[in-house]
Amino acid sequence: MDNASRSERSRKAALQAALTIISRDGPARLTLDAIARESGMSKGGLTHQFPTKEAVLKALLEHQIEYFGDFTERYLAEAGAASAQPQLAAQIATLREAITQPHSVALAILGALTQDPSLLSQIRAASGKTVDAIKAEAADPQLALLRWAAAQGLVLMSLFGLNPLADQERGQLFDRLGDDRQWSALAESNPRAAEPGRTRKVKS
Amino acid sequence: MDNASRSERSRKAALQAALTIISRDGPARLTLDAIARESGMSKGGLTHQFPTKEAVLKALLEHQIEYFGDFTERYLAEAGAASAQPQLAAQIATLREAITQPHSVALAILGALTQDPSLLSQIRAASGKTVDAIKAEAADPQLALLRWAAAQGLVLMSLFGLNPLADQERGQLFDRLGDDRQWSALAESNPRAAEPGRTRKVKS
DNA sequence: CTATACAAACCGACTGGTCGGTTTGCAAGA
DNA sequence: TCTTGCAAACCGACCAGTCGGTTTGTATAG
Repeated sequence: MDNASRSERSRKAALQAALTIISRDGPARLTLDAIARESGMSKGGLTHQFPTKEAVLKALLEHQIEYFGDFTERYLAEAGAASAQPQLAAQIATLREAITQPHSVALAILGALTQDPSLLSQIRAASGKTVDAIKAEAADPQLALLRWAAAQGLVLMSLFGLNPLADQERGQLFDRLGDDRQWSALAESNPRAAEPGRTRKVKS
Repeated sequence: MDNASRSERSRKAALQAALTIISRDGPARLTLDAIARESGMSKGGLTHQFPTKEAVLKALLEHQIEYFGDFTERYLAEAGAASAQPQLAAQIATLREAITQPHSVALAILGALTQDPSLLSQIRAASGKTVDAIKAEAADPQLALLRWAAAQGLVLMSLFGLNPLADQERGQLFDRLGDDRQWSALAESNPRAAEPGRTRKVKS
């Protein structure tokens, strides 16, 4: 087999094995030996592809970020024009997708978090950009951010096993979150709620 | 000193040390040795009070649940009558409090999660009850749940280091989340959005 | 086409160190 | 004296990362 193909096959196998282990045994059991065992490769071969465990987690995160980034772009291209706030709609749709996936994202996040919290700076940077995009297109930026935060809350609660909501109920909540008409009344009747001087109750 | 007092003092010291370690070094560095070192007691003394590490985490979780449970009750007693939806207002206020605390709750959650995800069933049960309470008092249960989910999202993102929002901006969002008047227009203009047959877009 | 030389992928044993938990000893309260 | 709280040494399991050596692919010269 081709050398490049061998490498890529091994790397893919290692990352898939890592996701399997995290979802099946929890992030605490994600060890280099476990990845080697699960993927069928040797530990030496594994460390040849990923010199440290941190490198494995980094690759895992990048893979997930790329996957959902593509999903967002595809949504914007296909259904973007249908909404007055395409960025917000795309983010809500992407978050909804993340919940149906076999919990891969936040499981990777969780694994990364326990190993090295600094890895999360990638995620923070990415979500910072989406926040800017959402605010830029919104007539009522606060309301848009709150809809986004609600979607994040539903996803994070589910992924961390904290969610007491049934799948159907969560689906209905996502439906409503993504439906611009449901919120237009608020944005129109309270447009200046987003401006300063109105909601300045922050202490000190 | 009295024996019982000595025990309690040691247990408190151990839990406080655990919180210090989690917030300063991350949950991965929460070890029995580290707790013993941080609290000034010996490892033997520590394991005398908490036979296993899981027992430490369990006590940590219970301590936090109790703390925020008290906070919620106090809020209901003091400011409950001021809102049309006191349970929701209390939950939002409590979540806001959790964010200002030195990240204790979810840090404990995080520690527990990496060690033993089954411990989280306590949290899930507790939040199930609050969800029921919020739905029961709301004219528009979906909207109430979404406001609650948004607060959860803001808190979880902050605690896991994913939040790109500044403190001030988050504070304004919480202000608006907790202000019933900001949402009444929506609840009144779209009351039947909470009923079935309107938002049934859930696949299969 | 074959031989040679080098590079990349891979293997598995080993090392230094950490962690959860146990055992032993001792001092103070009951 | 007998129990309780605590200290310190200790144990076995586990883990990330290393290392010497092997196998497989690749390029070049004859």
